[in-house]
Amino acid sequence: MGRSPCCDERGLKKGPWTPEEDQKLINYIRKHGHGSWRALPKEAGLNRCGKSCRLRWTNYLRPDIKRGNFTAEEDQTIINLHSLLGNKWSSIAGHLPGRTDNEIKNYWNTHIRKKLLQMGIDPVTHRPRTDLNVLAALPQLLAAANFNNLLTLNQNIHLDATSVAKAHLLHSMIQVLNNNNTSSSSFDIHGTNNNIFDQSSILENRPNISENLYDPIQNLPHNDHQPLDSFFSPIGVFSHQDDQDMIPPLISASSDESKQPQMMIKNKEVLKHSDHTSNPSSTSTFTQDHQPWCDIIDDEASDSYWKEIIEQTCSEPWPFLG
DNA sequence: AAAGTTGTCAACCGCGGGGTA
DNA sequence: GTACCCCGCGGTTGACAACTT
Repeated sequence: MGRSPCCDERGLKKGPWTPEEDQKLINYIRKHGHGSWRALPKEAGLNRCGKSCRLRWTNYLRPDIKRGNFTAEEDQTIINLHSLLGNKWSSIAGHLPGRTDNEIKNYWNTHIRKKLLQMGIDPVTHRPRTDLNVLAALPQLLAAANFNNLLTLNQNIHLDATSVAKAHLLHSMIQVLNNNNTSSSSFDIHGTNNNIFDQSSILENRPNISENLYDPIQNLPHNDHQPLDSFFSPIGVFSHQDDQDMIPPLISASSDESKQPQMMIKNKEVLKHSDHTSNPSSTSTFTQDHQPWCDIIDDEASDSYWKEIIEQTCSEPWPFLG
């Protein structure tokens, strides 16, 4: 496999672009398109390598680039996609119109990564951190788990399935952590049994859950009568009887989105094309087409914690589907 | 006010995939 | 099948800004 020699050539300018260079590049691409990036700088009268030109165009000069802060929705999309795709920034960028891979990568490293760490979530694996540092930082973890921004359910916000699943999982994690403050029977902070969402582990801890003084997720009063094993079912976990203050169900009770907060399950096509507006039906719910979580996972998804969970839940029969 | 520290982000670097002769 | 070329990706760097001491 040969290497491009273009960047080895001497005398080519590096570093920040000047407005004049930008203008030359814009003018040339407007007239001729970029064509061969390698040939472009010479033809456009730029003393740069093609690589540099391509980067400048795709990351900065392209007319369809969206400027400004990331919205909460974009944040969530990035986190969701990263949990499925890992550091596939270009793939993630493909689902965020107007955002570049470089921008998303920078944003992840400077903002989201820190947020997740503060929440006690490993930004690489998307697993809860179970090391001693996290336990030491438990107060911050609990505070961070106050998902007011994420789970203000009475507002007109469409939460996607992954967000809610994560919220529940974090909720569970904190419960386990709390329990282990009083009983260290089943939680191994040294990592030999570091899957703290292991059902048996949760169930072992269950008798103490109702004694927890702190429920980290506001608006989510813990229903101690709810079977915890249902926590791991994409159906059962959200099937509270009193749903007024609960996380919205995965199954919409009505197809009319405007009537209530509703879990919007993004299917593969939606993730691929983001065609929300022109084709509302492409955003499906379980009731509409029984789209299992497994199908949400794109082929390009890496093996992530969430993927494991989703696959596990999909491997089991869903009672409501019959 | 100055020095030091931390945060941000544009740009670079090197690698690997894919196309082609 | 191999070598070469181009392109795009992900990781990293470094300049500048903002903040803290």
